Amino acid sequence: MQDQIYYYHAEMCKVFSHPKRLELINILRDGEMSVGEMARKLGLSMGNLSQHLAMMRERHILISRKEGNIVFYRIANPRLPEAFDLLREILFEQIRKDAALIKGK
Amino acid sequence: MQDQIYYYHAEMCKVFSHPKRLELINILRDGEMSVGEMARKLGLSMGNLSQHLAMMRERHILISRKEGNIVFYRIANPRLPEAFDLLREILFEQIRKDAALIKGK
DNA sequence: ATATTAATTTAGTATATTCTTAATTACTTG
DNA sequence: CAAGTAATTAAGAATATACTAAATTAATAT
Repeated sequence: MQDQIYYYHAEMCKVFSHPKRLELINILRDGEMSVGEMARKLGLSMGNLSQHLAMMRERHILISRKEGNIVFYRIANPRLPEAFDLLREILFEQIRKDAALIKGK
Repeated sequence: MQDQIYYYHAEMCKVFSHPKRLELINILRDGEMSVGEMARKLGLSMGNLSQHLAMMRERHILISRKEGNIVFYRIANPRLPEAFDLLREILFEQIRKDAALIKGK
């Protein structure tokens, strides 16, 4: 049971474990966007992007909405960008520490 | 350059994308622990655990300290458990939402 | 020195992710 | 309904992760 939670927790975190998916979250921070526009901004093919979107949708990280021919995606949970930022801060702190070490500080 | 940051951000997040590594972070929350004790608690072989520890050490998520024959590991950044908790909260919110949907709420 | 214990590393295999290309679906418009 | 556009899906190949078992390193104790 506790194992189940770790499993789903890990599944969700896989969303963050690819550079383009992180960039995607960052791009959707201010609101929804169509698949076509995301593909242009990220420099990905429609097919490849669609696969990333599908795995993020399956994990309920993104929500899609169809308007005519066009599909818009948005971030499901407004706290997700918080998590993105916190993780990035931890990364920066670590980089700063390493830099200080190299300078012999 | 911006791409580099997304790359390292993703590399760091890979630490969170395995159930046993999440459990490991949780176990180290209250302080350091020897490899042997972690292996027992997690139900992993020494070899396998050592591989997980190595990848977490390389990403500067964990720090090791050797005392005689025994190696102790601890979390490098005290804010890491914060990130762990925030991600888990987001997961729980999502599960609650899904449950409500199923109940026809 | 030899044996023992704790941990890491290596090599090989199995499994999972990712990407590319092509086919398919859904919708719109002439 | 035929053609075009937006997006998804599928199949296959390439790459990356993870696990197992065995070899190796480092320290301790006999």
